[in-house]
Amino acid sequence: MAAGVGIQQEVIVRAALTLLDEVGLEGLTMRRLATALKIQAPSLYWHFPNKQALLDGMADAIFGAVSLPRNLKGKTWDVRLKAVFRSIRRAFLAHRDGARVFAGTYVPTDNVLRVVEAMMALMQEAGASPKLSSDAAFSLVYYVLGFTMEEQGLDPRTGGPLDLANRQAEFANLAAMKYPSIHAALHRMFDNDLDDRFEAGLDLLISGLRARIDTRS
Amino acid sequence: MAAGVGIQQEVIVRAALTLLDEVGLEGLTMRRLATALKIQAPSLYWHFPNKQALLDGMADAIFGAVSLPRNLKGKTWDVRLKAVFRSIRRAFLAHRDGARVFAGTYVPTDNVLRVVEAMMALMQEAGASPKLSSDAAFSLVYYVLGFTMEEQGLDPRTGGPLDLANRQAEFANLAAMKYPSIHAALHRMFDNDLDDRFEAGLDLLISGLRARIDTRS
DNA sequence: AGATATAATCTAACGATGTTAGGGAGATCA
DNA sequence: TGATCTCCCTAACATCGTTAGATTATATCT
Repeated sequence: MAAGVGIQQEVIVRAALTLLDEVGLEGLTMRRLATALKIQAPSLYWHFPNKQALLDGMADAIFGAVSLPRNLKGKTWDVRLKAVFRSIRRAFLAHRDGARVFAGTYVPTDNVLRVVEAMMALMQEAGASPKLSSDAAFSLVYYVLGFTMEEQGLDPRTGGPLDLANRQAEFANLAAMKYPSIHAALHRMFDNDLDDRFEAGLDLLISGLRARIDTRS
Repeated sequence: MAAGVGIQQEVIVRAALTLLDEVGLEGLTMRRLATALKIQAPSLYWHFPNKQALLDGMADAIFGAVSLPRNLKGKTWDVRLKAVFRSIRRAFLAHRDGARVFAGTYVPTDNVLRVVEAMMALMQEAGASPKLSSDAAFSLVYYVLGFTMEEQGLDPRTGGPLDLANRQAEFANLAAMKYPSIHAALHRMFDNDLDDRFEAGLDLLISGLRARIDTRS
């Protein structure tokens, strides 16, 4: 009985993710989703108690795409840990507003637990205490969530890279005077190589973890 | 003229923040805010072009409460930097859903720039390159945002600490079998001493920054 | 003082949203 | 056959952000 209902829900969630890619999170309405399914909106409430439950299902599906690397057995813990978070970012980026959908719904499903278990195991095997591994896991998750949310949130408000260039230029003059330290780093702050920036922040966090492990905390 | 209109907007923003504390972000509606101001809802649109602009103003006001410590001149850069982020967290926590309000509106106002300049200056004076200071600033901001958002988001969905205790108990059995590494850290993951947890994550991030500075990156 | 412009509010309504109430067609099982 | 369950329907409600356009108060100018 539990397996029977899940199959239908999966179809709806899949359609919702497809619709999400087309219209974004703001455009994802129950009526539109129903139309995509050739159905009337209230019928969705037979399958889900409310929209949040549907979003929870979508978040779980998004996170289900996180793949845990199995071909890195010989590598050190830090490169394996980085691979996990790269995979999380990729899963978020796989759908429009994916990070925001996931962030809006903190329900620890099996998919989430599976990934969290993997990262915690890596850290503890590397010598981190359970407490340290917990703190590091939260920090890392906040990082990848915040990073990808901002990464995906650039287009909607601004009008693309053009507007960003404008804002950067008009900003540079101002910053040069009042905000010298920002001005010095402006180039990096507007760097469009998001892969590189993500990697850099990830390295930073893991450097911290490594330092804490080494000090036998 | 620019100063004249700001005064009225400030009254509205202040009322909006008061209302926010009472009803939360979901309850913050234009009609309710108007009622609190003994006004009709459409009148608000003379002062703000739309609700988002009002939220932007609220976010700016929230961040305006961030105080930069001046009495730490003799201290090392890391304790001064930590003080900045503690102050940011406190500013978010000062209003219900404060972090979520701020996260939903990325407009770099003077208040934001002032604080970002302060943290970047501290890092660069400590020896961080502009690029490193940029990456670290993003990581740290994502951290404090993610942390406080989750901190403030605990009550609404769950029914308080009781429900949390239930979920923890029902979770422990499951975790013991399938998720041993999570199980080992369960106590810390559900630790209610959020001040301590925030401090630990902050230490972790700054340890990473310190390590990167020392390696002359 | 009287006319005029500007600032600030009002009433009325529109379109859209999530959601509920209540009913009905079709399959399944007794 | 009759009953039950699954899944969808129509109709509607309350609420939301927002717009159009009229109306009042306040200050300014002649």
